[in-house]
Amino acid sequence: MPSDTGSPRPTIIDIARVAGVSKSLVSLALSGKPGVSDASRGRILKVADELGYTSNTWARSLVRGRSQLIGVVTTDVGSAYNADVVTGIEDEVADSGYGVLLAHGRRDPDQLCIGIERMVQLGVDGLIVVSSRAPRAQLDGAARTRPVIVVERPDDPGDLVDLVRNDDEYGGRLAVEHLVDGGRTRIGFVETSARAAVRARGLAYDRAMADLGSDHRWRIAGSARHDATFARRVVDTLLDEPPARRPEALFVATDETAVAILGAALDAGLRVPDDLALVGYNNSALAAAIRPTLTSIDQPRNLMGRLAVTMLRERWSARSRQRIEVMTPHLVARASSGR
Amino acid sequence: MPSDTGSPRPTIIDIARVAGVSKSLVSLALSGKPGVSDASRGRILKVADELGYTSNTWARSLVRGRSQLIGVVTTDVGSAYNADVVTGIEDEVADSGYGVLLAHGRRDPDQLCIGIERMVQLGVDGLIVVSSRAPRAQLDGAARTRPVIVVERPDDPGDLVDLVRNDDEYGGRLAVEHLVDGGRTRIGFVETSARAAVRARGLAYDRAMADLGSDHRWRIAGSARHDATFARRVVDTLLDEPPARRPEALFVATDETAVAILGAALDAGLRVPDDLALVGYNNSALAAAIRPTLTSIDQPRNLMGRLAVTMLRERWSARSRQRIEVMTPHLVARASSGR
DNA sequence: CTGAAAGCGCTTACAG
DNA sequence: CTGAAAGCGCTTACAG
Repeated sequence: MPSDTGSPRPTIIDIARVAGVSKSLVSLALSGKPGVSDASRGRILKVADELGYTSNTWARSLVRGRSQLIGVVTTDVGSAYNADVVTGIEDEVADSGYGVLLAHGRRDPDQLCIGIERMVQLGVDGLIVVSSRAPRAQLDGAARTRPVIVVERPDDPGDLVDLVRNDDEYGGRLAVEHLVDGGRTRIGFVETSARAAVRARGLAYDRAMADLGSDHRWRIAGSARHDATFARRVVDTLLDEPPARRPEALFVATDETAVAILGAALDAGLRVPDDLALVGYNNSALAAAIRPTLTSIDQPRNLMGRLAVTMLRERWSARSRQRIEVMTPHLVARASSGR
Repeated sequence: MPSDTGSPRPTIIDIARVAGVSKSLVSLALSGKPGVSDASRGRILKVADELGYTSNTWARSLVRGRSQLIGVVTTDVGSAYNADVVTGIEDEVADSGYGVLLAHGRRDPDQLCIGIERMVQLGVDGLIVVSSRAPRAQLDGAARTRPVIVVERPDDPGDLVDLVRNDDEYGGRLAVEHLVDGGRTRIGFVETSARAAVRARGLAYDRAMADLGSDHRWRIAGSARHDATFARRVVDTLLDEPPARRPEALFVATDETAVAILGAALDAGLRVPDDLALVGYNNSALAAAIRPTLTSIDQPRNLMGRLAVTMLRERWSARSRQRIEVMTPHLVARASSGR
């Protein structure tokens, strides 16, 4: 049990006693409501300040029935991608009287459930889930008692939660067309997971290739979280192809894996982009840090975070119909796909 | 104002009514206390389950005076470095009945203060600050009413908060000795900020060079968060040196900057490690992802997170004397410092 | 083994 | 403009 250190936290009653008024008057003065004389208000605020008073969140939330808290559950603390979304959320929330609290999903549906559960227990007024991996049942459960916005593309979103996601179909097309514009014809796709977003990027690859009249297809799949082994396998498989079929460019569904493949390609003596051009997805900080720098598809992440907060507000005020917002990504050209 | 959706959340009173017992009995049964017959307990638990009851955190915390929550304020959601510490904290907390809640410091003392303040308001039972940038006054303020552990090396820790940090002096020495072992004699130091940890690494550089009988010194300082400009300046400055004074190796106080310098060096046509060897600090995910791979000093981050929780427990049970734990880092040799 | 009562710190009608 | 009272949902002594 936590030990009580120092003097006990002052309450409204302490302020009332020192200021010589009733406790309801203190409450009114503190929350800036009318019905308090200027003299009383001034004295009360002064005493509160001197005593170092801070309102007891538990009691306030209990009686008001809401917490003024927005819960954010992220796939992964430690991914710069999520950090941008979180920052957008915080930017939009700033100075609104609401606070933002985070839970860590650890790329694991179970942990995501625990995080969502914790936020629900805590009584957050709104929940933003920055992950595609949270199970539908859990999302729906939380959404029954408060608005839930998912910033990502879940496999099965249902119709209770709102969505903010990027247009993977468009982004995938951008990647392929960019490579074609650079004169590449044999283009492959690396599918880094079975998530809906990644599948959509693969579909876009197929369609773009078809639209461009190419019948070349090359694809390889693997679960590739930080996986140097998978990257090596991609490069080995590629090198085993007869030159006429060997891809001269790869569209990789995720920057992390694109970077790993870039490393494996360099290790194998390939020149990037001359022997192998690469385009990733997400425009992570990595993309500009490595050499050659990595061409990637950028999502407006900060904006997506901000929009999630806006959608929360809409739900609080009136909206009850589901809203799904699809944002347009753009391509950031760098050395890995140059000529 | 959040709208009330669906049926209101069931309370203890609802359970009591359905199960046909008093509400105190329900409370006892739910918290697993003795004094409840097996028959009653079974019935109560069954009803609670059917009603989908979850205990109201606000009310429970209010009456018990504690929240069973551990607050974690991090410098930066999005830094893999912090993520490892956070994961260690969660690993250690798992299944203890406590929950972990995060706040985002955004590398900004003001934001860190807001985060700490939010956790205090929320009434967390213990606070772990994964940052060196939180102002002492704020830490002390929080520490007066609950234990506070800082996982990092603040400039002015005071004597109220506990500390878990790595041995920068030892780590710095490891870096320099490794470069000397590789046959380098002209070694420079890149100071990436004025933080205590970075200064200590610089001091270690000076001492190690002195101990090794070298009177060569080269150092350059700059605030270098993601700063490609600073990295270019480092390389330019280095190339301006006459060959006899030009460093053939750099110990860079942070991986992020080391990676940026590696990029700038390659851009300038330098060969790494032949023309310039590099050693970073923190062994971030980047270090193994780039080419050439980056030699770096690794801190036991998961362990540091776990230890922070242990120290929280000590404070809760008995300890009142400050504890400062200094962990030993080790060097991970990679290509950037090879021969 | 069980039930009635008090109280955690706050907000909100309601009377003066 | 101000004060006494009720109640948010829970836990914890205290009687039976």
